[in-house]
Amino acid sequence: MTNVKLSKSEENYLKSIFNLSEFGNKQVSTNSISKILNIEPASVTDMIKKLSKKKLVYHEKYKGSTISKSGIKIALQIIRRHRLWEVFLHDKLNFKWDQIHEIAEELEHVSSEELIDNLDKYLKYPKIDPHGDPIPNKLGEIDFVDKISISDLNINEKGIVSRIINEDEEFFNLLKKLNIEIGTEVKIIDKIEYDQSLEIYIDKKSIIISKDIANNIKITKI
Amino acid sequence: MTNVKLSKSEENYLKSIFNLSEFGNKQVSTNSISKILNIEPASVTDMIKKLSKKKLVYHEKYKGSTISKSGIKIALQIIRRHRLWEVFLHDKLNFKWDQIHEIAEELEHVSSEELIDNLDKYLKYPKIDPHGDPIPNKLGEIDFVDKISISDLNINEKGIVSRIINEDEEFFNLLKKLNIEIGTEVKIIDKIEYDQSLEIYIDKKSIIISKDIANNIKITKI
DNA sequence: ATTTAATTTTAGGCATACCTAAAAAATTTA
DNA sequence: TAAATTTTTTAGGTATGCCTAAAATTAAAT
Repeated sequence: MTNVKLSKSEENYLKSIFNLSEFGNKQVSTNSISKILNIEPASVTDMIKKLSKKKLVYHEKYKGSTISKSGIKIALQIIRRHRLWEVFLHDKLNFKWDQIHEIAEELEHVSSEELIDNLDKYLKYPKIDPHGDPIPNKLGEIDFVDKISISDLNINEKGIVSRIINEDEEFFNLLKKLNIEIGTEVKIIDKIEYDQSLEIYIDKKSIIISKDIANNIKITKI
Repeated sequence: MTNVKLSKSEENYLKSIFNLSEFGNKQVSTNSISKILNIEPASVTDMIKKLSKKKLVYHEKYKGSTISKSGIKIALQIIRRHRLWEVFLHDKLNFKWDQIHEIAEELEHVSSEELIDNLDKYLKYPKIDPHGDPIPNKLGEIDFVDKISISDLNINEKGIVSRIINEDEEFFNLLKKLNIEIGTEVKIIDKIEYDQSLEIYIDKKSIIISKDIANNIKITKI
């Protein structure tokens, strides 16, 4: 077991690389990591070297980085911590949907396995976080749910809102006004070809949402 | 307002200096800080200079350091965070009394005022932590309670256990065996002069505790 | 197939927060 | 009070994690 404690920075890199890698299947460019973390490419190269030495990523010069098995394992634990804290902040401390990410970003680096396991139990082993993202269990396993965009539904089909892509406060407020949140049931009434906006039935009312809004709302078909 | 975010290190120094200063009234030596934080004296001098520049402590060369008003204010907030997390860990996540300190030591550096205020509310504004230490409120105010050692009671007087000084696991297990915890009512039956041990009445039984044990248990007289 | 542009890496620097060794000052002891 | 001891500071060094500028490589455009 390579059980040396990682620094906050190393953890953030690993999480970002994992997120960019589509579950470890894609090579990740130095530039893309740089953009996500807001750190200069030269610094990213430095850190990649460090993570390579620890066998958490493999790196081909000038080509890109691939996250290793053990890297994925650690990334999933960080994501688990992040999402469990988000559930806590939202469900117990009554934080709004758009405030939790930033605080969880800090809490996720407090590394006590027992803390996270007890928190998990306390929250009754939640499967998804308040954004609708799945929470890995202690072993790093994730319950995959078919998530499609709301625009993928056909007329008269129904779905449950399960994920909001855009996490900006502005978008959050818009959804609030439209009475859309995780768990809301929606039904497609009409698809307007002209601008690909959708007429949907929500909360006993029918409303029209633009293509852009629709793309930012993932659902589970029912 | 000097509201620049402090580093984890700076926070730890400030907290230690405050704890050594007896509420800001005593000058603190470089050596004592060094011992508490397990950091070499030379490094302590470095950090003291940094904190001096920020006017969080005043420093007289070769004499010692005094914590400033704003330093005290910050230290109290860190202590507030620490103790609120301890309550959470103990009461909600079912951690044992002797496990919470270490984890709270990490959590206390997550600096979101809103997080702490919401946590405070969620825990119903507790006044003491699981060790019996008082929790400063949002303004840094502390409810002082008369705390005396159990050995200060006279025969037939009663008190409520309100603070355990020794935080070692060994001592914790001993108290558990004796059925002593924060909130336990004790009554002095006899004071044995020979070795200054005490015969006390606890949980409907009378037991004898040594002078050393007694000194590690603070109570509030009733 | 070159030239141009974008990406990535190397090289050298900087701040933080530690360290050791040695000098300076204060304190204790004889 | 002078010598010995302890405490504190200074000086110089190290690892981490970032930076900028310039060189190396790869990709895109003409």
